[in-house]
Amino acid sequence: MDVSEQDWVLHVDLDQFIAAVEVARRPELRGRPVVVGGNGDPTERAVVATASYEARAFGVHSGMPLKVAVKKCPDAVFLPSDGPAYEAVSARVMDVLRELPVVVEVIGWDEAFLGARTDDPEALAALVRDRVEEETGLSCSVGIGDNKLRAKLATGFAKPAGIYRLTKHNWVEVMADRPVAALWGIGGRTSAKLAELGVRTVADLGRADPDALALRFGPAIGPHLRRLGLGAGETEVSATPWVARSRSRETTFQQDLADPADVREQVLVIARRVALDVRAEGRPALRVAVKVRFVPFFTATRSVTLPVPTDDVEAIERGALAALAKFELTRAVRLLGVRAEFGPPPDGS
DNA sequence: TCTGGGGTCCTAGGACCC
DNA sequence: TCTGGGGTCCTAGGACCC
Repeated sequence: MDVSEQDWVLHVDLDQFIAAVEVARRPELRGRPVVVGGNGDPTERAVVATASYEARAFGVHSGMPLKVAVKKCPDAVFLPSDGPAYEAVSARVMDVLRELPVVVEVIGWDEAFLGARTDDPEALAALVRDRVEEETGLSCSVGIGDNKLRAKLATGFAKPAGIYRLTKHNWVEVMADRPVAALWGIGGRTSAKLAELGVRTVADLGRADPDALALRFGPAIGPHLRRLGLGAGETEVSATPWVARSRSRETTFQQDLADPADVREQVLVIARRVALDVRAEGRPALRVAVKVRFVPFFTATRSVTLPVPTDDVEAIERGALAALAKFELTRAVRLLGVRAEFGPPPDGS
């Protein structure tokens, strides 16, 4: 389908995806509070990946430490996060979507944009929802928009298992009085800085002074924020597969590493895994970065440009050690990470 | 209460070169 | 002796998202 013929952007988001996959393969868990994260041991250093709606009723949410979740909901079932299982189910869902008369742009395990030409977007959205349910047993919500931003935000109003349309026609009515943090791409930090400028609502942002925003947020982000406030966004949906910019691995240790020799050893272990990921990617790495989270919770990154682009395991290990050597290891370490960066993707994809 | 893992893009300062 | 402006690369950090 030609991109210029896409009238509508739909955003599909699976409801409580990870918890739903777990319940689907353990039907006895249906209706119970389920919390997925880490190794499924709520005494470990780990956070909630997804909580079922039953667990959310106890105040448990994504990103919450498991130690906190178990206090809020001691009767919840705690399960380990099983990435490969979620990836397999996600791939099935995306295949179902690709059978429909739409362009599918995957943007995460549990969500995708669909570009479509139709006179009846609600009927298409219902078809999407019904097909996903029939083929996978999973519930999803569908946002309808005249661009990606509005479709994405619409899904939030559709959940769970609903359909909602947000376009330029109801943007002001629906969004104007909401706080700027309701927008996709504005978090707590930006919303606090905007408040200093007297910008609190979506309507405020839409009429904010572009020069003042550029001065405060920079030449690209400043003007972009104002466009967010007006509900403007990309309209092109592309099925071109994503080309990764980087590959990384990181580990939070259950016991802090106090000995620098242990730190170097663990960086090598992680670097080796990243190097294998780089080889699997089939493109050479240009830079290697090492991330260190010191006790109690201070994080810093050091990086090096490799002498030549490479996918050689030993060269990537050497790069990681060179980046690590830029740190002064005077405090105990709770997390180590290694990231390999590729060059820009070949020709605009 | 104690804070995961895997990503993306932008900003800004300094180095260096012409 | 003091001086410009522009461009690119490198590096670290900030912010956000799922």
